[in-house]
Amino acid sequence: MRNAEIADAMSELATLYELDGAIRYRVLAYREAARVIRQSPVSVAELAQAGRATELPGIGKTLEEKIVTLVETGEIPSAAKLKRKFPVSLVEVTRVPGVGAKTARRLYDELGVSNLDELRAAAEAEKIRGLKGLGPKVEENVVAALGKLKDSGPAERLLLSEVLPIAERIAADLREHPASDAVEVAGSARRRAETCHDIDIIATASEPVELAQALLDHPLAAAKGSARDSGARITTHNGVAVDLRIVAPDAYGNLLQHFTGSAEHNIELRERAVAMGLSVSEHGIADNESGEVARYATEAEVYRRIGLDYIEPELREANGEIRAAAEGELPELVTLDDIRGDLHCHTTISDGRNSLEDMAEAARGRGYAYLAVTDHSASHGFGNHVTPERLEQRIEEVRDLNAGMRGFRVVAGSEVNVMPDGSLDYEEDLLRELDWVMASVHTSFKISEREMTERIITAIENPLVDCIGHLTGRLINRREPYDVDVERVAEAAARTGTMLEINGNPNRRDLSERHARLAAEAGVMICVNTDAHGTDTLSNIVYGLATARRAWLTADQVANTRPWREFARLRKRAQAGRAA
DNA sequence: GCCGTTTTCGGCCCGACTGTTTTCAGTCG
Repeated sequence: MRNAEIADAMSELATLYELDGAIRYRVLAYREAARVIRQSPVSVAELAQAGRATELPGIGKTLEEKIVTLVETGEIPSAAKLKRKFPVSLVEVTRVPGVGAKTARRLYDELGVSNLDELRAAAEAEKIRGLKGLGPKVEENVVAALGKLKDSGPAERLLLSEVLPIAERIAADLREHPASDAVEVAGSARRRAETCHDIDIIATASEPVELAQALLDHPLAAAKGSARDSGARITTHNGVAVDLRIVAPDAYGNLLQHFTGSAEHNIELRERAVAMGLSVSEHGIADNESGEVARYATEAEVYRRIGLDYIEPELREANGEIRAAAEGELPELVTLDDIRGDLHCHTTISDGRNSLEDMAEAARGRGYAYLAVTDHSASHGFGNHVTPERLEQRIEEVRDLNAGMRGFRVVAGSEVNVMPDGSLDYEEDLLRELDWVMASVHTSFKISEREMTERIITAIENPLVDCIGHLTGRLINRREPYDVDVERVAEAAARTGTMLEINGNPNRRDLSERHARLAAEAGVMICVNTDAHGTDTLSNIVYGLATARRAWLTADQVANTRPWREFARLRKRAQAGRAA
């Protein structure tokens, strides 16, 4: 059973307990457990069956037993019991914005509302106002919320690449404004999460209302509120909400820290502060004994007051960063400046939009020392594949191009298909002529986890495969990852010296941050690439790096932070050559 | 239900907003 399924069951059980009126903290314990299980890079089912799930923070004896029962029988007895007490569809009702468990339970007990349709009917028939403490406004909000839910489904989060450029442009424009002092993007965009639902911008200003007005007047603003000295809110033409919060300079650090989140990181931070007799909020840090409130202009001071090293925004996900910061053990994260080359891109001979020369020139213009061109192999099947003859020719073209260049190298490579049996679709002799071979799965996604894992491990064990591309095939918001045992793959990659890619296409981010961290900890060398199909998308390296940093990776763990000579020696083909 | 540089029992993040209320519960981020 997958972590996501176990997490869903725990999350449902939390709401069932909440509907049943259980104490708040039990509900919170189940919610926190669901989060930890969802984020775990290793199989929690296996962990629980081995009696080791209690090693995860927030999982105790009780929850471990429930996980084991769930995995072995397919259900949790306490959940089944609650489902006999009231309909499980009430869980849906609690998801309607403005309706929580308390309200949902009362609607069921007093009006017999047990699902979303009955909720709508009750609101439209004006029956809800008959309940003590609830009025016509609640009915109005319920109808509006249900309408919205129906129109667009659950609010979809936007890709970072759809949000970050807008956030950075608005922040840059606000920085230019004479009334502004400091301006910073906060929230999930600053943490470089895979998806974001809105944009938070934090600022200090000499004339707050003027700066707020500048946001309202911004060319990207479609809908706007009013300018207050505390900030303003707009919605852009493509539907992204932008919140600007303006604060006095002496509390800028407190506000920026608070609105950068994540919520879970802030909770852990405040729990630690409570143990120190401190109370942390966006307004400052209060000393509970003296009642004094300290405000800080920088985030570093906020963290220092709680006895922590500064924590990079990408790490603020309640994944152990608080403990590491307390012990001075935070990693020094890989940066864009560390990257020396890109090992995965396409040109016009397969499905790219630019020539070999243009791609090389663009990579050089980015300050790289090398670029591997890796067009699709013979059986790609989406048209534009590269025949063995064409690849031979390409190797010559690369050789000629390199002859005329100094300080930069084009690497002759290929992105070779991994066939269902794990074999590759070029002959070995041809692969041997290349300097770099990426192997990726592009077909037959829907095979069993065991078959997919065997298929990829077979490719990993091939001495001519240097790196595996976009390991799980997921497309964020569009396609689930295919079934593959990433722990086993990482173990095989570490054993054979095969690299694993973080694909920086913002739709992919694959390896995910969880998997990248797991792989690096298993000793796998990670390669951060763009999979660019044109000169314009070589800049997607920032999204690959975002994932690398969220995976806690240092420059040392990323292969392409090295100059070419060193990188070349890390390739499996070079290591095999040396061994022989 | 979890957990321990105040604790194996008694705590458990903080504040804003909303709608319904004369003082607050519920919900949300």
